[in-house]
Amino acid sequence: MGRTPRRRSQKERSAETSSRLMAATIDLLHDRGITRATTPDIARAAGVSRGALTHHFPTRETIITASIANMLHLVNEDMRRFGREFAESGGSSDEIVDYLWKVMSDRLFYVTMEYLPEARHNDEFKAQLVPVVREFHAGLDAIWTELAARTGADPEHTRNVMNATMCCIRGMIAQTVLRQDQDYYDGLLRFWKDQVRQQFPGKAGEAKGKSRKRAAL
Amino acid sequence: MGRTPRRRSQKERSAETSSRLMAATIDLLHDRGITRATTPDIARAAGVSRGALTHHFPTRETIITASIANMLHLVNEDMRRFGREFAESGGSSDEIVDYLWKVMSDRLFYVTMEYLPEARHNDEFKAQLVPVVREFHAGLDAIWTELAARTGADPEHTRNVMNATMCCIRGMIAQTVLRQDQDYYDGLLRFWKDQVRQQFPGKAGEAKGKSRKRAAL
DNA sequence: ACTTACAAACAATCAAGCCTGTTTTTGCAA
DNA sequence: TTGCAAAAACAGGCTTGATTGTTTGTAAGT
Repeated sequence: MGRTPRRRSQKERSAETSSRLMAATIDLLHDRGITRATTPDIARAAGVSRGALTHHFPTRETIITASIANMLHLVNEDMRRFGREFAESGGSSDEIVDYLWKVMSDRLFYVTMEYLPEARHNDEFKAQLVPVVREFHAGLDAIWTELAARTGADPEHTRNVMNATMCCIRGMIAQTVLRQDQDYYDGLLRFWKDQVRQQFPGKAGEAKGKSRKRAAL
Repeated sequence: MGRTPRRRSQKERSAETSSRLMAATIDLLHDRGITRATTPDIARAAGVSRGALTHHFPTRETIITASIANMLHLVNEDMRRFGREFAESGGSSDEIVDYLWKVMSDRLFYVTMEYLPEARHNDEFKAQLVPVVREFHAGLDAIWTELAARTGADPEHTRNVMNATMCCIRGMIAQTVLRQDQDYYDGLLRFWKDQVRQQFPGKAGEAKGKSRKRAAL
């Protein structure tokens, strides 16, 4: 009621509308797809005028690449947080796989699938994203390197396991589009965790809850 | 010169132009992406008028789904051929993985990545494709089931290996969009084949050329 | 005063679907 | 076999609608 938000600085106003626009862009990318995410739609979803959008992002491509980069930065932050906690708590390989599945299937890779085709055919678009994607992979690498160091596993072998894991997760999520079958994905992820676990001896390799148990449910 | 192709039957004419249009559609989907594959472009690439296109395919969505279904049918045929040859020759798991990588990375999954976003947001579009995709997976299943029967491996375990393999390949190809690094993919595929080989004892599991050798090249 | 943030109307482009002709093939009857 | 009408294959123009980038105008902050 008595709310009178007088005098926000321009920097604040700008940052907030930009954030809202980028969030709305990701929402639309995920919910309606990149081809249906028009600039009027984005502005409407963000609750601002299209004029405001064009002020902050001169072209459609600009707001899309900025939104994706922003999303990846946020994911990177969360991943580094997980990396620290994982290193401190000395978690198992299962936890890594579960975490990555959660991160990737919670919009990240669905949004990625929306823009990958554009990246494949638009070099400038792609060039905007390659650096942040690299940053993402650096964060990944840190987590698995920690696991390798702790378990004494071969670093190169660990990297292969990491990359195969990421590829499996990508492929699974891609498959969800045309095949909806939760049991299938649960089972496959469980299988994969079993495989990964065998690569890391000792504590990091032994699962606490034993993922097989879930099969009995 | 003296070529006078008089009186092709209507069925022939229709079949040929349809084929050319569908082939051109897949070409454009792969080369320029689904958003850039406009009906004028498709007609031009096929060497027919736009009127001919609309005659055979009333809407853009129609020609795209038909083209994809057609592509999948062709792939299915080749896969069944491979399956027969594989069963007769008693090949190794390496051969399966190599074959699947070849099939998927030779346009199939790149084209798939083009239309997956549309399938995710357009139920009718998706409904047109689910049956042929199922057919594709049935062909896959036949190959691996044969391998399992021959090696005496557990069928369910084999199915997990198959699905993980397909997911891994999908994920790798998706990654190629933003990361071009042939050595990386060669190495990862080699790693994967090593892993799969260990799941199948005996002849089917032992590679002839030993994929490690390629690492020395 | 001057710059930045925002609003909204405007113009140009372009693709999809439709519709109207034209040519080729086919089925049928004289 | 030939003549002819109907149907299918093909060609191309037209209309509508939507979207993008631009531009002009206004309010808020520096």
